[in-house]
Amino acid sequence: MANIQEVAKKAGVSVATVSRVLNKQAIVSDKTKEKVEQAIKELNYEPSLLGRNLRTSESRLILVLIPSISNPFYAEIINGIEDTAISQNYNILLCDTDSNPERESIYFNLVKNRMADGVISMDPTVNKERLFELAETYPIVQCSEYDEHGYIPYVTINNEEAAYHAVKHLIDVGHKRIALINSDEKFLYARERRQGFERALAESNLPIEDKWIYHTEEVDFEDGQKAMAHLLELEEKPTAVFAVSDVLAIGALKEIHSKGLKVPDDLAIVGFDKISFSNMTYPTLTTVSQPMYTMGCTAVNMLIDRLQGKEVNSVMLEHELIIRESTT
Amino acid sequence: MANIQEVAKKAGVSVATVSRVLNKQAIVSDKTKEKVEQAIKELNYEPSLLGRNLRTSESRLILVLIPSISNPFYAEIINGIEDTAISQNYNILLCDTDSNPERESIYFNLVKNRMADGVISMDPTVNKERLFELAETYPIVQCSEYDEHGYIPYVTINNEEAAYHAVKHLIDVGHKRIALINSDEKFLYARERRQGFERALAESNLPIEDKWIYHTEEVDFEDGQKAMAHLLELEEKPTAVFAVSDVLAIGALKEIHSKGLKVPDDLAIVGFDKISFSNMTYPTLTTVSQPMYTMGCTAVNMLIDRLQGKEVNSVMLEHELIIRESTT
DNA sequence: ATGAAAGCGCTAACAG
DNA sequence: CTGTTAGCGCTTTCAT
Repeated sequence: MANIQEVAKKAGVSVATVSRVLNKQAIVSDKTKEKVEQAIKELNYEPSLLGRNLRTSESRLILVLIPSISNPFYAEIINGIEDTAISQNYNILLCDTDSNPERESIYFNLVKNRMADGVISMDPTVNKERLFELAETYPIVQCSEYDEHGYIPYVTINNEEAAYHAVKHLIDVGHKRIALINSDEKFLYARERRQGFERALAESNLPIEDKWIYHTEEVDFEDGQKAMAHLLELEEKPTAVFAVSDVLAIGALKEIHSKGLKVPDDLAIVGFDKISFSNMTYPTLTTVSQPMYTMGCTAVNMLIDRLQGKEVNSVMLEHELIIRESTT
Repeated sequence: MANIQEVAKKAGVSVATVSRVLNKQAIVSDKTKEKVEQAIKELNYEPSLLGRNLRTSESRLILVLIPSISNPFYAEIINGIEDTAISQNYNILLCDTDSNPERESIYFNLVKNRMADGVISMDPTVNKERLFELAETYPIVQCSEYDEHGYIPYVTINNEEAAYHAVKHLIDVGHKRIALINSDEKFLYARERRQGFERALAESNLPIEDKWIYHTEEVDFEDGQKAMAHLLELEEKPTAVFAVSDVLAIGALKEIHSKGLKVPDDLAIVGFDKISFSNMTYPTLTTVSQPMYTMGCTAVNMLIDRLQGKEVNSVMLEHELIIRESTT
């Protein structure tokens, strides 16, 4: 556990010189550089980032906020975040809030306490007020979920359009009675996807029936099951379902099967997110793919730009409808 | 962004006193405490952990190593880790190595550079040599996967026994031709589960046939599909399959379906891990449940004990066979 | 090209 | 009970 002083002493130079070869920017003569490197090797020296970070007053840590690590939707985004962060010498502090304000508060404090330089929030359940407050002082980027009226830059997709495409596809293959399994409309993405759903219906002169719109409490498999169970009890049943997340769609699929019905013959279904499991269901799930990896990369790049004081603009990425067995 | 000095000045006390009220251990008179708290509030002061950590030479960060964040098996363990870490004022640096030695190397350096106080490794693909080397200097705990000959403490389950139970169950419901979809036997858990598999077979005087043992390259859905495709091409087909992970089992299930076969009538299948998906497949998957949350908690507690210089002993937790539709 | 010295923000002896 | 002071390990002027 040698420190920079011991290295300097052993190499017969000053600590400043050691620091210089460590950071390879300032000019050091080849001879001294060699001496220093020799000393570093002999002492097995590893510079302490604690010291460096205090001095430069940065932590080089990015706080990444997600509502639940169990939700596979976030996995691929995080891959993108991690790759990009590492390439820029940052690391990530992955925090799942479990939609728990207390936890969120702990994580926000990490930023205030300078243990993180900025935050990427992917948590739709985040306390908006507190996030905005934090954003006044610290760089924040929102990823996937965002706030339409806020000034926090974000990277997302066009949810309205994506939902429109999904529902349009159901209409195109002949469905007229289409249900929506939505999550709580306190989430912007839920409101936007509903709008897309309604636009597609309206465009084809199909009625928008309240009874075919179900709002779940959470976004777990069980919520999808419950939603579908409800829809299947209706007098006039839908022939197709658009669920705003694959997890919900998969729960719905499960429920359909356990009622002895067949997909897509009795009921077609389309999900959202293209999580890897959506290709393992029987039948495979038609879904909307988001460029998750790219979203993660973009979010990090935006945040680092902000960290460097640059202006950044919000970004909207392309989505893609993946047609699989559950609708055809 | 006030610092401790400004607070001290405003409160008319020394920085030491401010530090004392911050850490609420030393005795400070109520009057001065109030003054300090007032100053803190007025200045909106938040203590910098960078300064504190440098001084106490700890980062209060725990490095958590997983091979892939997309593998749902780790999600619940991480929940346990996070809850326990937070309750002890630690935070976690979640790092997925992607089984990439270069990344691993970056993460190991985080420890050497004092950005993390210790590591919990759940990565079976980790470079053992380098892990052992690191363990000579820094506290490390292994979770789930471990090394039988190493001196690194671990928390895990009895894999041999768990596999034995799973296979015994298949035998009990009448199967005689049982295949094993195993991952690479460079992993200890894979070797142990194979032993359990063989013990169950031997005990019932069933032959252990090489042709019914398949080793996958990775542990993704696709590997399970490939494995099953292979087994279904055999002249003499098995009537049951034990897969050493739910992800593999779900891939196998998919393949069975797409060949037009039925589970469990044509082929029974049991997985391992009890990931949440395993209850959403059709039919639902019989599997072995590990106490994942508890494993995470235990790992953190062990690590913190080590961080405090205490001796810790490895722990083996209980597993449970969850019988569902895929075998009955 | 290199060194001396200041200081990032905090904690912890030590003194009083 | 409180203040003074010395660092933790590093980077970065400012001289030389």
